[in-house]
Amino acid sequence: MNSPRWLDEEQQRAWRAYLRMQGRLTARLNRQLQTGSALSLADYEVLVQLTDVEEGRLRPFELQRGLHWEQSRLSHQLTRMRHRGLVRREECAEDGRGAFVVITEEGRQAITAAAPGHAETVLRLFFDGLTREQVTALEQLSTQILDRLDTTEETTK
Amino acid sequence: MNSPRWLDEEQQRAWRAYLRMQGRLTARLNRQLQTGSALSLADYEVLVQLTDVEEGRLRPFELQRGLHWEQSRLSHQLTRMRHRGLVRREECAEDGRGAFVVITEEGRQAITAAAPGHAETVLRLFFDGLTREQVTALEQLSTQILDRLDTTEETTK
DNA sequence: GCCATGTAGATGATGTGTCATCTACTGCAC
DNA sequence: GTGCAGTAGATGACACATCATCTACATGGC
Repeated sequence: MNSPRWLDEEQQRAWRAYLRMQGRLTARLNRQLQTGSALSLADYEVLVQLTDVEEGRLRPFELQRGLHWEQSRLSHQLTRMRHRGLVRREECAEDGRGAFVVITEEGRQAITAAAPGHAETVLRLFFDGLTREQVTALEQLSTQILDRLDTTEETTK
Repeated sequence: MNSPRWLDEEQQRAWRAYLRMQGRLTARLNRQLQTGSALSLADYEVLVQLTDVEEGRLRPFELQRGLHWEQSRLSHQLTRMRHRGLVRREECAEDGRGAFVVITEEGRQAITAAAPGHAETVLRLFFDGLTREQVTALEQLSTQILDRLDTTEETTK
C-alpha cells in the first residue's frame, strides 16, 4: 500500500448510497419481523435452516456452515432461542462433544406465522422496485464479491 | 395481503446472495477498521461527518440527519466516543436543550490514521471486483430502493 | 495405552443497536 | 404570563455480535 488510493467521485456516491440503502433496509425488515411476529432476522434465519431439513434438527456446526456465522454468535443465538422455546437441544450419540438443535413446535408455528409477512415485506420494499435485469445484476454482483471475499481471506490491511 | 405472495426462484437466489454478501462484507470492513485502528464502522462514520465541516463540530440532530440514524443510537454512540476521547461536548448558547459535538485532536488523528487503510480495503474487497457499469447499476439500484423506503414509511403490515 | 493436536461447543466481558421512557428547554396560542 | 405541544437529547433494559478463552471429546502417531 505505497501510494494510498482513494475512492473517486462515482465510487463515493455509489458506496454511500449502497451503505445507506443496506442499513435502512435491514432496519425495516428487522422491525417488521419484530413487531409482526416477535422474531428477529437472526431467529428467522436459524429457523429457515432448521425447517429446510425434514427432521428439523441439525448439528450446530452444520447450522454454522449454512449461515456463515461465527461460531460464538451462533452459540449465543441458540442459547437465547432455547430460552424462548424456539429450539431444543438433543444429545448426540455419535459424537460426545456435540449436540443437535431441534426446532420445537412453537418454533415451527412462529416461523410459519412470520414467513408470509416477511416475504411480502421483502417483495414490497425491494423487488417490487426493481426490474428483472436489476435483480439479475444484483445477484451477479453479489456473487462476484462473495468470491472475492473468499479468495482474499486474511490479507487484511 | 389476501393471497400471500412469495419470492420466485430467481428472487430467492438473488436475495440470499445479497444478504450473504452484505453481511460478510460489513464484517470484514468492521474487522479491518477495528484491528487496524481501534475504530468501529460507526465511529468512522461519525468522524467523517465531523471532519466534513470546517469547525469540526455539529449539533447531534444535524449528525443524526446526516447519518440517518436513530436518535438513541446516536446518543449512545456519542457517549461511548466521548468516553474514549474521540469527541467532546460543548454547551450550546442559542439552544439550552442542546449541545455541540466537537471532534477532538485525538479523534482527528484516529480518522486520519484509519482512512487510507479503510479506503484501500473498500477498493480491494469491493470496487476492484466490479466493472464501471456494475458500480453505476448499484448506485442506481440503491437510490431506487432508498426512495422506495422513504415513500413506504409506516404502512408496514 | 499415552500424548498431541484438532474439533464441537459454551461462556464472560465488552461494545453495539433498539425500544420505551424521561427531562428539559423552546415556541406558540391565548 | 400560563399552558401546552413540540423538539433536543439522555438513559435503562434488553437483544445482539465479537473476542478471548475454556472444557470436553475425537483421532492419529508412537
